[in-house]
Amino acid sequence: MARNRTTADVFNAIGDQHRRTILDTIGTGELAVGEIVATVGLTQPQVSKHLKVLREVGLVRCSRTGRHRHYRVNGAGLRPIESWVRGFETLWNERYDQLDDLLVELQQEEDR
Amino acid sequence: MARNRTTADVFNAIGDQHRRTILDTIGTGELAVGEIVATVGLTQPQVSKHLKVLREVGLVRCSRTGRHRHYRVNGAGLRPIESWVRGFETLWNERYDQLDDLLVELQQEEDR
DNA sequence: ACTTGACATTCTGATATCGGCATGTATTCT
DNA sequence: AGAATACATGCCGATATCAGAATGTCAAGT
Repeated sequence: MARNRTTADVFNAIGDQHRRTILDTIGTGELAVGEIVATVGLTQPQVSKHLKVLREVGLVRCSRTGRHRHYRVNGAGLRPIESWVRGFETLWNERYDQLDDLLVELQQEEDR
Repeated sequence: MARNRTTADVFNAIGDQHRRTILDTIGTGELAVGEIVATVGLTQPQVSKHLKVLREVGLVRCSRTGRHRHYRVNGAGLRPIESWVRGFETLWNERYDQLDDLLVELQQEEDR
């Protein structure tokens, strides 16, 4: 067997830097493809194809008005990622506690 | 030009289902490679290589004891993802009415 | 109807990525 | 020292994935 399919999966969709840039560009608003192209500096087909991937995994929604298509981010699509990452939250909280301890120690070191 | 490099990037590292499984398996504890292999049902070289990727992006740390190597998750490595996703948080909070989205997500989660 | 504008899609080629297998390396045990 | 154990690495082949260029589609303006 060879490599696994990775597209059509939310986790992989945001694995691509360009797709993240596109999502960041759209942000909380709504943008036409042309506007995205102008902003991110990719070719139009490139943007269209990335948008297709994002659409298929449910990370963006599209609405047509005339010959424009406006894309908006579907925040709910990011929930699986957020909840998965959250599962490890305690791990970095513990780290922060340790960092706090360290800072306190350094402070005490200074005070002496 | 062809496709971009995607490995050596935290976002891509978790794009792979197997790597996520490995991280889930290690969880908040510490496991030797052999234990991971036994749990996830992948071959040993496969696991070792995925662990290498995870090491390179800083998502796991390794410590040697005898001929065993124990891996633990470095939660801090997930922070970039968490904070990026958080940037869209307002989007899903406002759209709790769209139950469809959630259902679609769950379906996708199941299909994998 | 013809043209223009805004995107989507298709085809192609390059290559990164993954899995499988074999081999290398270091450590412990006898 | 030799064997066994626990991993890591290297090589290879299959293919998914991306970028680029050309083309297709569909609505709007003239």
